[in-house]
Amino acid sequence: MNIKLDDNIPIYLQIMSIFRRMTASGDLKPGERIAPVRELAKDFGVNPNTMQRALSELEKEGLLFSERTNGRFVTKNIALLNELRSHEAMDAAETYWQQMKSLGFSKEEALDFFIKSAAERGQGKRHA
Amino acid sequence: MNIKLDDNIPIYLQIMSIFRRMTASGDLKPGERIAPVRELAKDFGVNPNTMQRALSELEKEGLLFSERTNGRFVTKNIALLNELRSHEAMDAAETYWQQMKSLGFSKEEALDFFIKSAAERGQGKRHA
Amino acid sequence: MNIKLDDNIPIYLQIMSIFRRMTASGDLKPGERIAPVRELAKDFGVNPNTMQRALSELEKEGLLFSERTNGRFVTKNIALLNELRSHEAMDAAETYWQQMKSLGFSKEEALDFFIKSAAERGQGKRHA
Amino acid sequence: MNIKLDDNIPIYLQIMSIFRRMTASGDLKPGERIAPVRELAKDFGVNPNTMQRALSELEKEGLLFSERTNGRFVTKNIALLNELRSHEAMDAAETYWQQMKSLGFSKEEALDFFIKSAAERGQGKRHA
DNA sequence: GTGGTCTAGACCACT
DNA sequence: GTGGTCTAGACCACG
Repeated sequence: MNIKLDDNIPIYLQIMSIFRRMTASGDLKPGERIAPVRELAKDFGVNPNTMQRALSELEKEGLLFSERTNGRFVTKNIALLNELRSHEAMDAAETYWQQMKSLGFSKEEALDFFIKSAAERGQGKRHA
Repeated sequence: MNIKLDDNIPIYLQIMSIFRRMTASGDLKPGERIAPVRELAKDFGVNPNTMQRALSELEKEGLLFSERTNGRFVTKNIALLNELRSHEAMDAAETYWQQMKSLGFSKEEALDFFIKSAAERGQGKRHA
Repeated sequence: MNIKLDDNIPIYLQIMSIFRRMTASGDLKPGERIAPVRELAKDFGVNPNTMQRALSELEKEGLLFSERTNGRFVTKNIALLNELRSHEAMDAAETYWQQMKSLGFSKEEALDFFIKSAAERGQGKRHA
Repeated sequence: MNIKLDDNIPIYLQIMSIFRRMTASGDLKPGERIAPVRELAKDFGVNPNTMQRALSELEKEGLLFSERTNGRFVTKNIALLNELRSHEAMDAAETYWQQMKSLGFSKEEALDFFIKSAAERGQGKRHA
């Protein structure tokens, strides 16, 4: 696993994001068993407690469930999985819209910026 | 000024947002002199230190400049103003697009989510 | 035997519950011989150690007794059976009453909540 | 504050219970500021991390909210407060009813046990 | 001084 | 060896 932990936002939140993405993209399949906490902690280069926190928060969200002495698994509830995905998407969309509004842009302008951004990213990279 | 300071996000960032929006919308015009820190602090009901920080970060961005004994002003550089606005917008758009991609959505789906979100917010509130 | 083992509460406790209920309801009669540990373990789909633990705890309670080379039996002491049942029931009732008091509810309100709860459960499910 | 931390159940859950009870009973009033984490930790004789966990979970429930550099407060949302109280009560009632069912008792018998228990507790103490 | 996050290292119950 | 909890002590951003 190649993992880069970034900047200012709490590690456990970043880890949660990564796992959400991995289920959304199918890298983690419903019902699949994930590696033990301690091992994941090593892989990510974080303290086991931090990993534990990330995973147990994901458990509260319903994305994972654990069998105490047996391991931790991705939920089999596909409906929930999709719901979570949509929820995340709505949140992102709303955040974007709020930001654009607070910059004084209209809905149409916000659309333009998005389209432009998606187009650029589709081809090359913007930043190093 | 009616201001509501919300919860968990740093006050100085919220204030910066407000100023950005005010220049974007024209409430603050290029070259206009803004009130002294202490007064603004009182208006916003925040600690002068907090207001000071917000303003000096906006100076770093170039949105404001100060003449030492004379006060603080909105930049006269309209090109810069627009550039800042666009830059923020592009960042927001890109962040949004990244999030959607990492959730496994296509550009079209991302557009749909945005449109839906903007429509809802136009009418009522989503969260309590 | 159709058995669903639920999530977060220790398996051996769940098994103990099941046996208690079976004696209370008459599915297991006083003096009746129960199946050997290994067989029960297979029936329940659990590790023999776990079954062993459940049964030996029930022995400590007096619900079961074993004759070393002969097998394991439900106690013939009906008085004891009833006493155990009542004891458990009183404990549960007391716990419930303590909780309601600590939430600031009266005896009557506690009754109402119980009645409502029992009624609901008679029909459908509350949780997913 | 006289606090007894009991047996086998996680400390942070016990602390959460105590706070829920204190709001339900009115010992903590809506909007009231509570002591800082470190101080509460000392009062309860637990590690600050443990107290932090308890409080932040209560925050997720909505019972508390925090202003990052200012302190932590009981929610002002009285409706929510009542809802939480009812929710707790329903949970307790349901648990009680489940236990009684698993012991093979009828609804009426469960009622009797409860009434008896509440009556006893109304006068003296059962245990030392 | 406030809440929040993190590491390090330990112990526990359960299988 | 699994998940879960806890302590001890540290550092950070914010006001």
